[in-house]
Amino acid sequence: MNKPTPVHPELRDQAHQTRTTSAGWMLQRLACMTETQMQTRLKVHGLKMDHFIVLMALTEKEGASQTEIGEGLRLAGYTVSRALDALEKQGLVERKQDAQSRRTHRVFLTDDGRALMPSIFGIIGDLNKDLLDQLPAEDQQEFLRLLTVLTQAVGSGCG
Amino acid sequence: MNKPTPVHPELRDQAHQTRTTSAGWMLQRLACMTETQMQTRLKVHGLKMDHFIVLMALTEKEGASQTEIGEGLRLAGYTVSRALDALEKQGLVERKQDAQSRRTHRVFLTDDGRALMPSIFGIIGDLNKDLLDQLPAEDQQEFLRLLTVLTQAVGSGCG
DNA sequence: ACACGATACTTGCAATTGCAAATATTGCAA
DNA sequence: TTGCAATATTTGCAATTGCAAGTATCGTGT
Repeated sequence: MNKPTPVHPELRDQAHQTRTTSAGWMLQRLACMTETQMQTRLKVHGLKMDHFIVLMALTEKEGASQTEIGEGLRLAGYTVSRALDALEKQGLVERKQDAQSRRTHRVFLTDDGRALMPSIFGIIGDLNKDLLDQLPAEDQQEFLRLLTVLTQAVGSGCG
Repeated sequence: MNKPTPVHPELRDQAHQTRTTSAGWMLQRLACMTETQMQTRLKVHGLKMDHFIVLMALTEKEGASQTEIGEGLRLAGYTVSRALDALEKQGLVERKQDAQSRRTHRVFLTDDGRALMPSIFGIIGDLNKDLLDQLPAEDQQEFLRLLTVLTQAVGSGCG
């Protein structure tokens, strides 16, 4: 006599099903957990997620303009602007005037910034290893392959 | 003669490698894109991500307390509290006093709330289909299997 | 040369979020 | 029974974020 409310088993089961077996939900969960771990590890170096992404972009193309840094990534212009403010204050990057255009900044890693990157790659390597090690060896390559196909298929946006 | 700055090819290549081939980065990108799509579709119904997650939790266990709703999910107590404020204002849920404890609220979907869920499941189904359809048919089950192994392995946290 | 729309970046302000304190209630122990 | 730590939820406030407007510069057409 402890079921006064009529429940709705079909809906309830569908919700449970969705939460435990849908690709999107699982994807969210995995991404959230790896992001949390990344944030924790980055905090040791005084960095936030956005800052880290900007550093990665700059490592890949030193001397990029702020627009170029944000391009194709999930970062709005003002996010890049404010991330650079912080990174400059930490002495990890520097803005220089573009030779051709006075409204464009060319951004470079400082020596300190470059010196920091190996530790960051170390963190990424560790976390990727931790993640993949949850899969049996024979599945790891397969998972990477599927992720690659998907990320290439979904096109640009969100970094 | 257009390379005045000595660059660092090893770091640059490592950054590129990381951005394009690491599991974590690809995971982030996929999750971000599906989340963005979800947000867009939810906005049609006047819902935000948190609200949707709370509705899912309530569908799975009607009459849950606010603490129970947040439990195991990525939602802090105050997030649940404020999400319920909004959902109650929209008439989708209602807080009732618990019979045993005056400090606990039991939360229920209203008829309107229940009526909304099928469309939401429709959205989730669509998006999951869109995602999986980026993979050849023979890989779709495999991807789901790997995701399932991983989400179960990483344990609780983040929903 | 000058006007005007486009581009690159920055910033004010409002909305959102997270932490930490407040409120209300409970259970347990002295 | 009384006081005190624990639990459940709410809320004030500070930090963060996003939008939209602001500043500066550029390029193009006249």
